[in-house]
Order: sequence, then C-alpha cells, then structure tokens
Amino acid sequence: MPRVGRKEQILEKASGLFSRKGYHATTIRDISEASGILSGSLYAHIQSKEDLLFEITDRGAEHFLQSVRPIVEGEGDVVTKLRKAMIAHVRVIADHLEAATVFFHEWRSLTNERSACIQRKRDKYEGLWSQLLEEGMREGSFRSLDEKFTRLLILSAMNGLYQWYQPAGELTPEEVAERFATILLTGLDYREEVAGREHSG
Amino acid sequence: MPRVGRKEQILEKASGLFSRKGYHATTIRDISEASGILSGSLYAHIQSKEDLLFEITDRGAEHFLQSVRPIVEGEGDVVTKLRKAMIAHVRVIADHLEAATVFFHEWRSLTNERSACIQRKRDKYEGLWSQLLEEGMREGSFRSLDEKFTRLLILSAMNGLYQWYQPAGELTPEEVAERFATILLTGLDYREEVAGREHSG
DNA sequence: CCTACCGATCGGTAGG
DNA sequence: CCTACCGATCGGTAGG
Repeated sequence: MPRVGRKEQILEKASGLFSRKGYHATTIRDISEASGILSGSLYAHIQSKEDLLFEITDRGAEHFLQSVRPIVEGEGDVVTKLRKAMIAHVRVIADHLEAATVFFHEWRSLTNERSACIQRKRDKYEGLWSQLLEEGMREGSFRSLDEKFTRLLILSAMNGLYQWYQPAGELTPEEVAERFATILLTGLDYREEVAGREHSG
Repeated sequence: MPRVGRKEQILEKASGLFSRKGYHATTIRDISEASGILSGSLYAHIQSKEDLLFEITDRGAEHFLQSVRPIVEGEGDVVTKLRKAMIAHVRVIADHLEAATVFFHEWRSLTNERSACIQRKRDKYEGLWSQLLEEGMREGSFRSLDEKFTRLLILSAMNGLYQWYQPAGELTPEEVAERFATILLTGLDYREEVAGREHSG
C-alpha cells in the first residue's frame, strides 16, 4: 500500500540524484535505494524513469512561469519590473536548486511529447522576457539593443547560478539578484542617472 | 591495422554524439557505428569510453587556456584586454561548438584523477579572468564590484552561447563577442566616455 | 511493497 | 579491424 507522501519523497530523492549524477547515470535502483524501498516497488508509485524526469522538469518550468508572469504582465515601470523579474528568477533557482539543475541540465533527455511540452513552456517563458525587454526598449528605458541577444545574455548569466550558488553561503537570493541587476541594468539602463551613477571604488 | 587519422575521426564522431545525446546516453556501439567500424574494433584505438570524454574535455580546456592566457598576461590597457579575452573565449566556443558543449555539459561524468585534472584547469582558467578583473578594478578602469560575482556572471553569460549559437547564422564570433562586450563593459567601464556613450535608439 | 525474474543492452575482451 | 563472446547491469514486470 503506497504511503502518503511517498511520491513526493521519491521525487525529492530523484531530483538529488539526477542533479548530482545526471539522469542517465542514475539508475532505478539508486532511486529506490535512496527512497528506502526495492527497485520493483518503485513502480507502485511511478510509471517509468522518464516520468520522474518529466515531473521534476515540468514543475521547474511551472515555477518559472508562475513566478515571473504576474510581474511582466503587471503594472509598474519597466525597470522595476525587470529587477523584480530577476529576483523572482533567481529565487526559483535558489529555492529549488536541485530541481533547477535537473531542469537546465537534463531536460534534453526527455523524448517525444514530453520534450515538446517542456520546449513549449521554455519558449513561453523566454517570451515573457522578450516582452519585458521590448517594452523597455520601446519606451526608451532600456538602451536599444538586439533584444534576442540581450535576453539570452541575461538568462544565461542568471542560469549559471545553479552551478555555483551555495544556499549555505552568505548571499540571499535577493542579494544575488540585486548584484545581477547592478551589473546588467547599468548596462541596459539609459535614463538620466546613468551619467551620475555612484562609483564605489 | 589502425588507419591514419582514425583516432581523430573517432573523437569527432564522439564529440558530436556526446554533445547531442549526452555521454551516458551514447553507447560504444553508437560511436563505432558512426565511425564505420564494429564496437570491438574501437578498442584498437581507445582504451575506454571515458578516455574519449577526457580527451575531448581536456582539449577544450587547453583551447581556452591557450587562447586567453597570452591576452591576460600580455601588455595593453585592461579594457582592450577584456574585449580581446571575450573575443577569444567566444571564438573557442564557436569554433569548436560540439567539443565546447561536451566540455560544459559532460565534464562532471569524469571520474577520479581525470575529473580532478579538468577541475584544476578550470580553476586555472577562472584565475586568468580573476586576474584581469582585479587588475581593472585596482587601476580604476572597471567599477569596483564583487570580483567573484562579476567573473561568474561574465563567464556564465558567454558560456550560454553553446546552447544557442548557430554557426550558419548571421553572427560571426567577433560580432557576438562585440555585443557581449557592449552590454557587459558598459556596465563595467567607468571611465570618462561613460557619460557620453552613444545611444543607438 | 516484496520476491523473483526477464529480455535487452551495456562496456569491454580474447584470439585471430 | 573482425568474429564471437562475457559478466554485469539496465529498466521494467508478474504475482502475490
């Protein structure tokens, strides 16, 4: 009889293993052992190994979408929205570090419809950032740059976080996002204070 | 009798397969089939599957080191050196896209001494960028920011390239690096022309 | 959730 | 570089 919460526990263990060893290097026996059951018993809870990967990846995609969409589609000046979106993005990574690692590193191992589903959500998510950047460039708050290029640079810079962020370290997600914003926005932001920005050196 | 250049061909094929499918999802039979020989015959050329991964990864590390080191340790003003280093880094990725993908995505699958060897070279490479950034911050050419944070942001932003760069596309490595520099340096560079930088919008 | 198991495939080897 | 093969392990299943 499946224990209540067992599925969540299995997903937790699988996230940890997939993030550390990679999806293909992790065996069903690794996951079942970490979950305290035998490998055959795992299939009382899941349908396949790829199901686990999909569920972890899909939750990651949903986290990003649901955190950033309300900010992009909400009211407020575009610079503040960009800062908030960056904080939200960094927070998703920092708060779900293992799942984020799997999301960024292992989603290519998904096949067929599952792969396509995640790809659609990734495209949707990138679209939110496009919208934000285009809005800012159109109204003159951001310098007019290649939107696609700028978006890829920002997302790449933030996504790198999963490779070095240490939750036990001294920086909170907000502090990390603030530093990102300081470096990146000062390059983006072309409003009046640019000429007079502080020099801390 | 091993054919001349066969080893290089095998490395080429393995790079392509590892970059598309991942190291663990690629089988010895995949590689041998792509190389036009049978799986047993592969071992006339290599000692193990992991040897292939190591050789691809190690060459990648050497490419980065040998391209960027002379720039960092050479003469010239630090802003120009940063631009040159960025161009060199982007060029390594763009010119060896499959190997770069393996280098960034699969090096964690290496074990023991091989893993440690690559880790040392990665540390050495990061050290070059630290040196460059610290030099620029010390002499006042760059804004005084958290060096480690700035370095990780820059490298993450550039390394994201392997996920979206299309050699058949319209941008040359130099153009890509220039755009990176435009966005990132304007955030870093705090010299006189900052206040009067051009606005292309 | 366990016992017992399966067909397939894996990386790699011996001998030529 | 091929033929023929091996022990180990893989994801997954049947029956309880």
